[in-house]
Amino acid sequence: MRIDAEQRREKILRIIINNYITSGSPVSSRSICWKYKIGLCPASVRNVMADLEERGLITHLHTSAGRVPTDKGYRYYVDKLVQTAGLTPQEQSNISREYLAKQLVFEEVIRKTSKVLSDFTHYAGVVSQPEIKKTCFKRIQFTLLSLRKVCVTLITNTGITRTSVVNFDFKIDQEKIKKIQNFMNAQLENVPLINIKIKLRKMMIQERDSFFLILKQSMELIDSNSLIDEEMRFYLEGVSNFLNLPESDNSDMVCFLIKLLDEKVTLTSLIHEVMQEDGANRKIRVFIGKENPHNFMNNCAIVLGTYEIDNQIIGGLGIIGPKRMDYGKTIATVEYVSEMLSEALNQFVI
Amino acid sequence: MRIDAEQRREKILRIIINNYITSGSPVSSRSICWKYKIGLCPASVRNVMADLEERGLITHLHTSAGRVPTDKGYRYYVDKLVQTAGLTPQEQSNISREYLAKQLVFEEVIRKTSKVLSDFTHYAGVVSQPEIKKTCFKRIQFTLLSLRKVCVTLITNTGITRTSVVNFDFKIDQEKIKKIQNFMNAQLENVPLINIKIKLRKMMIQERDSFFLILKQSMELIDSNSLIDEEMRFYLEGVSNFLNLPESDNSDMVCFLIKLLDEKVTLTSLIHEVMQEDGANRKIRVFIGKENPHNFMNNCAIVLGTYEIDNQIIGGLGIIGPKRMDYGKTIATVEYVSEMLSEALNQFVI
DNA sequence: ATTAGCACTCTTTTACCTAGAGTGCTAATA
DNA sequence: TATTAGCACTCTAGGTAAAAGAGTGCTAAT
Repeated sequence: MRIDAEQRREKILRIIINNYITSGSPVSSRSICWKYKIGLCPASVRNVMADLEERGLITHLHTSAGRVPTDKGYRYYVDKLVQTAGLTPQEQSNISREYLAKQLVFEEVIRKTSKVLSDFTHYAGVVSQPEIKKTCFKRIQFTLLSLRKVCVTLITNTGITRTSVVNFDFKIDQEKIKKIQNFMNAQLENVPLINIKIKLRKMMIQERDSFFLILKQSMELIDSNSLIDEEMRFYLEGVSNFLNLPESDNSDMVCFLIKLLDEKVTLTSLIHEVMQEDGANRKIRVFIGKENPHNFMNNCAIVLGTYEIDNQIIGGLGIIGPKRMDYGKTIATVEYVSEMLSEALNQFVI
Repeated sequence: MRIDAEQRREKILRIIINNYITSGSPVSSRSICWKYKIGLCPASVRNVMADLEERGLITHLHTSAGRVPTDKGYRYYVDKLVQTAGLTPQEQSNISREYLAKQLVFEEVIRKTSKVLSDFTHYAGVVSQPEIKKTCFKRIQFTLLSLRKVCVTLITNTGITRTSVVNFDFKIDQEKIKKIQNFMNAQLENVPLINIKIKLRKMMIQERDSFFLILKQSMELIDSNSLIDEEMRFYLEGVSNFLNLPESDNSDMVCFLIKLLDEKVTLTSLIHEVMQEDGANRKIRVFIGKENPHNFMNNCAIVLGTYEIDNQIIGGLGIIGPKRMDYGKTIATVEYVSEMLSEALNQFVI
């Protein structure tokens, strides 16, 4: 009997949430009895509903309104009830087709992924820039352009590159350039960029006599905000998907997303956390409403995963949508896209 | 007497528009007489208003509403009535301060400019990527990374660079790389990128025997979508400025801007047109409501200018705001920022 | 040429009513 | 004991009506 009651609760909770997810309007006891052939009358369903409400899984907006899932209800649903069917072969091939063409530029693959996520889920797709700090120094290339101008290209083991034209404070020549370039390449190959600062300091002290100045400025360059220390940015696409929804929370969502675009901090830190937690086993994480550690986006759900190059997690990706979303499909999509992206990026590994 | 009537019309039109710009609500004849000491009673003002309405400069929403400027009215205002006071020294220094620090990366300067525009006007700031096609080939640098992997860096006369890790279809060695690099640099220096395709074709035919294959792929590389043919993109910031406005057309604006973010085509082509028209004399252009050649943004005004490197116009910048904006200040700001940006970018010129 | 006065129009606000939806509770039922 | 039928209750949504307010347009007076 206990088990029966438990099963019945789960059954009805699933029906309520499934129903709400597709219809968007509160679910009444009667509609459940009409649409689904459960051997119960509305009054019995109401009893179960009252039960579920006491447990905090569903709620009322007012007395005469149907039931709506709470954040806790969604959580329960995502953890235990949702049927993670995975993607159909058709869907999989639709997605992987986007990654078949040979990509020439690293950033394009990342950017495209946000579009793919948004197109295939119809929510807003988001992909963080890869964290360059987690990669290793591979090669630096100085190209003399004029007396004081040098083009510097930094190449990492993952194929991420940074190029910049730099004005040096003093005159330089081809020979000097060559020397310092060879020296740095010899000394720094495979050093994680996160340690490069310390390593460069040491080099500077050791080589004080030979080419102190140029080393100093090279260090500043590599170490500067622009070449390594990039603030985490992300691509966000598909916000317009929300404009068409006839929902009420629509405008809230849009406001939130716009703020996100202007101040990228909040989402960035969330992605960071997912990346850190997500140790060996890459898993998709779902944040529903107020669940997330930061105090924003109470009206939406976020599905986040990570992507990796060379078995190293270097970025996050996912979607932002309404709480009432097709969790099963969405989670499967984010998971699959994260695999595709990781695979696509590995072609750049040196 | 004719002149007097004309002057009076202009005076009242200016008052109406100024008033509407600051208040956001329709302007009544009585409020004009109360707030401004014109020697006229409401009834007389109404006569003038009827006159202005007949000329299509202002309009009614309904019988008992005050007057509101039409697009034509705004146009008249911008062309003849607005007081282009320019920026105060204080404002100028506030803006130029943002450009004082030495910038290391080209793209950062561009991106920052959209932020500057949005911060100083409180509207949405937009800056197009520089058109790389309008620049000239300066140098290409191949760096051998492994048997088939090469890092290619393209450097233009403006300091814009493109870097990519490329997988070649065949084995290559340092010597080959060096050869082709020297060859290309010798042949292509100062060739406008827009002509590079043709030039490369010719080279390929001439050098068919020596290094046909590598030339072919290099050509594909340079000529490919990723390295040169970038679709015009733009940075858009400050959309959240519109969320705070208590206006009615607010939501329209936001919808429009979001669509803009997702499908960048429309604005891009508008910017292009401005860049083309804007021959020798760089001028700020204002598009009010339906004025712009494309059929969008009937509810906002766009103020667009251009920026240049080496006396060549290579990009556009401006703001998108409500039609009721402070045109004088905004135009002056866009003008000043466009100068600052052009100046800042010139430090990258080789 | 300007102004005062007034009728007219249209919007906005408020109040009120009704129909409908859905629940919670209680008593009856299997 | 678990389920159901029935009913009272609550709250929303939608519609109507009336009143208030804002502004104009017109006309007659200055």
